[in-house]
Amino acid sequence: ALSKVEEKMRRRGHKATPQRMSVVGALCAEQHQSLDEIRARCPEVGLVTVYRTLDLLSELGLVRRMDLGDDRPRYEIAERHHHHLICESCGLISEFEDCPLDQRVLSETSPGFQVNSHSLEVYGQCAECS
Amino acid sequence: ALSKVEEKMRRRGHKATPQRMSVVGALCAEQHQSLDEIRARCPEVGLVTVYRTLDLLSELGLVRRMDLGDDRPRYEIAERHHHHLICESCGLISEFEDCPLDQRVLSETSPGFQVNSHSLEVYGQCAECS
DNA sequence: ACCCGCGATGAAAAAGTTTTTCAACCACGG
DNA sequence: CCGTGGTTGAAAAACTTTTTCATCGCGGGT
Repeated sequence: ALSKVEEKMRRRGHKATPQRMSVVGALCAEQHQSLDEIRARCPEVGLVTVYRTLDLLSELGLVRRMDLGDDRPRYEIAERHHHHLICESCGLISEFEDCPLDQRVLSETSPGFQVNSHSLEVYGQCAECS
Repeated sequence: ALSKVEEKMRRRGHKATPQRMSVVGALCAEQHQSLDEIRARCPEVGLVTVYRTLDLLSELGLVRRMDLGDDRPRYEIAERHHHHLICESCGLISEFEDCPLDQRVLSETSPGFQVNSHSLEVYGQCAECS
């Protein structure tokens, strides 16, 4: 996914600097990371640059920012469409890709609204905690 | 809903102070408000108390905090189960109550995970903007 | 109806997060 | 290889949220 991101940046006139590529690398290592987790994976990149890179990637539609119930925002590469299971006891976040939503049904639910995307988070207890 | 909230607070040993009731009143005026919007509706209540009241109401399960794509968190009374349509052009937020998710299907999608609740946000263009 | 205790409040300060500023840098096209 | 405009990082500013602490007042007990 790394070179794919690089290509998309260049195409839009942004430079593929080592710092930006480091941040992308950090994001590829794991999904839904907090800012601190991302920073820990690329300590050589300055705080400001991490923020700016995340902003840039968001604009390009390559990164999603989320609020998963806990305090801080989390970021992840927007590759496959998927959703999150959040354990309210231990905070474990897992994913599932079988989207239970039909785009057609969704469009019918909201007349006059043109649906682009959606986000779904499921809260409860993970196998360990329940 | 106001007296309902009051009752629930008392039952758990919290005081139903005028300030808290003002915040609840502000929340009842409109859904998914930002902190500033809430504060504008109860200017007599101190900033700190607004924060603490929102925390308390969240603990009691009476208020939901959300990230609807824009920067700042939004709060709303958790009464009816509903979801949001967010216009990516003008920022308009509307609601719909026909939940397109079947609890049974949802549980089957996530084996081993005990589902308590879920949140669904739909992004796109509102009728005005599209 | 009056006290009293303890939770609640508010101002200020601290802590934490994100953005802006600006001089120096360097990726990349020519 | 040079020049330039986008990029970087440190510091500072702006903003958000939490903590502290002295004071206040709600509400149960008498």
